[in-house]
Amino acid sequence: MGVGCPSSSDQSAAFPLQNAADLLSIMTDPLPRSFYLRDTVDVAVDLLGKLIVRKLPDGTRLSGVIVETEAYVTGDPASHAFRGQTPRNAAMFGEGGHTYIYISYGIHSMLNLVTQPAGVGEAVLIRALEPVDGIDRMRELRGGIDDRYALTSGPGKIGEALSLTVKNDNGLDITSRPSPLAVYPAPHPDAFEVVTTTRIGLTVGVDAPWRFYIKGNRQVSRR
DNA sequence: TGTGCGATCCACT
DNA sequence: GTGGATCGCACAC
Repeated sequence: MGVGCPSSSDQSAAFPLQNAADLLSIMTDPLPRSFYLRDTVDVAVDLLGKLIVRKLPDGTRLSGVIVETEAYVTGDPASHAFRGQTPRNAAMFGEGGHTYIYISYGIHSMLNLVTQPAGVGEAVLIRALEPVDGIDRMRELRGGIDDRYALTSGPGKIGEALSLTVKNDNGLDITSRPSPLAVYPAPHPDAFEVVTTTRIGLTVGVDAPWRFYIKGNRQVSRR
């Protein structure tokens, strides 16, 4: 499969944010802390369509639109916070507006955005992005794969494509502009439809409808 | 100190 | 559709 230009009839690549001019027009300020100090399910839904901007140490800017999320709340047996605070999940109990990154299956770095005030222990897992800036660099980081739609169509892939590690990126404040990772408002917040469904990749808590994605987006991960 | 497993991905059948 | 990779953490002993 090639790297061809999406045609206007290709609905799978229909997210409207497609060029640097669009990007620059919304580079105002990151979403404020108050955005994250709310109900976690509301934050998970409202994060859809928002832009994650990643600055690499060499100055390269990577970005992508959030197209799939999952909410992890207090009392959820699938949540890392379910058994209380430990050194591993401490960042999840931090104040909303920070990252919580952990290693899954020994190899994948998973990106979560912490919600609620400090001490609560809730977060939103970012499961899929639609790449916007730095696509060539993301390809390199993902081992040179050609398929654009496989770059960031899963939580482990996002960690690799954005070069996120527990050591360097856990507990980052994502509400400040100088941060290596920040989330910006969407330019066209009403240009998509949100689908609500059950979460995937779990062994417990499988029936809770806490997974959200943008309808029709090809980046959304599969069971 | 030891052991089992997981909010996954990919190659292979 | 299935199984291997791979390792930090939680929990048992």
